[in-house]
Amino acid sequence: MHYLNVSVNKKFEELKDYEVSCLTYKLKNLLKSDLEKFNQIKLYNEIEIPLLKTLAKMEIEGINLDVKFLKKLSERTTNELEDITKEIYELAGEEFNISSPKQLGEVLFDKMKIISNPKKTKTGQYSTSEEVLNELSSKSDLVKLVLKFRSISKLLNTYINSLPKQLDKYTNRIHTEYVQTVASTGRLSSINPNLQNIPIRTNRGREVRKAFIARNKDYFLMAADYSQIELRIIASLSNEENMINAFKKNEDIHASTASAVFNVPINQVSKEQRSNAKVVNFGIIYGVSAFGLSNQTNLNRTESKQLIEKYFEKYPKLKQYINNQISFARNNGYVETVLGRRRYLKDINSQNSVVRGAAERNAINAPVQGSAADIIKIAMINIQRKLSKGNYKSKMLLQIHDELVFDVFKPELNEMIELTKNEMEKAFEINVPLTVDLNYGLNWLEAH
DNA sequence: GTAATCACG
DNA sequence: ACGTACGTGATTACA
Repeated sequence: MHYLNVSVNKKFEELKDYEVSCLTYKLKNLLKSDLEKFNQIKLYNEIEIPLLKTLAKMEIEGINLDVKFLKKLSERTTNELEDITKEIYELAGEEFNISSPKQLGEVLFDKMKIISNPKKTKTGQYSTSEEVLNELSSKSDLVKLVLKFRSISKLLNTYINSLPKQLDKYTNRIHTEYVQTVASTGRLSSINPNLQNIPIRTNRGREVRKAFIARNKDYFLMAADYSQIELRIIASLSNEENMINAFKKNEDIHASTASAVFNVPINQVSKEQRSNAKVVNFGIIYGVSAFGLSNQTNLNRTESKQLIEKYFEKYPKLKQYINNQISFARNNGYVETVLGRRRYLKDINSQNSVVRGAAERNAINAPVQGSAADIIKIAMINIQRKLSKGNYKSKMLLQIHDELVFDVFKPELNEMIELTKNEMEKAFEINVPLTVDLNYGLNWLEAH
């Protein structure tokens, strides 16, 4: 939030001044992109401009960070990283820069020759990506250690040591900046710092989430996220009744899909079947291919192909919708979301099948991802209006694509739960119910 | 400045 | 026969 420092001084009561400079700054940014859009005036006036003020308030509000906790975590983690570094040097028989993919590749594949035919990147370097290393880790302790080194140094450099440095010197809180103009689907992005990629998938990463805490002892941190919003949207857009009914019955959607494609009762779906069905459901949103599917599962390409065929047999309208989207894009040069947000696809009629294929996947994905973005934007605008009007002490702080995070003043808790859930679920009506999971606690991890 | 890698939805 | 999952941002190394 650099404009905060440039524009005014320290007093937080001068919120109005902050707001003005914030709006001006962002408006410029937005107008520029408006020129590139066409026939998007309604969207601009009814969504993006009102959202501007909502985002400004969130940015100015910021979020509290537990610096003491991060400091302790940093000490522990740094020690661990040093130990691992020594072990790696010992196994490698030399010291080198483990953070250099080039040097690491030379150690693993030239010196130690742990595999005969190493994968290369497009520039001809050895690939040492997580995916490659994971396959080699079973036969090499060195590779195992490198993977551990990578994950720890990522957490340390990007989050644990970096976030405390980005506390605002006047508010002592973390103020991200939301950008409305970079994501081609209509999503927001978050920068300086990015608070939309705070770790959650690993136990070690989850520690970082604990550092995001409520304003003070009178507050909880509350998180509300849409359940399966993208899948619900594509079910609705395609009018695929088999999927719509599963959502209406509030079934576990991946189990329901598995039950359909593997022909077993839903309560007898195996873990593996559910997991494979989940991958296809995700794949559908991205624009499936047998290759992509086999990459993500233990299935080979033939099995993947059969699974996709079976899937479309059970969800025929989905198949039809995908074909319709592609032909709409071919005829019109763009696709659009539920609010008419367009994504132009200049490569949709390309002679090059690789380039065209990518555009076709965009034609499927953009309306889905973009409609989800539209819907949460409506919810945010409406929630902010209610919070302002009602003079709530509770504040909306963060948006993470399908999730909103709040500082909730404890006496307002019940009211806030109701208000948030309600505004999110009724933000925009589609052919399936939208449901929101909501939790609260002392920190962001507890709020999940 | 670009490439590689990896954090998230 | 060929090459492929969608959307982002930050950090590090290296030319």
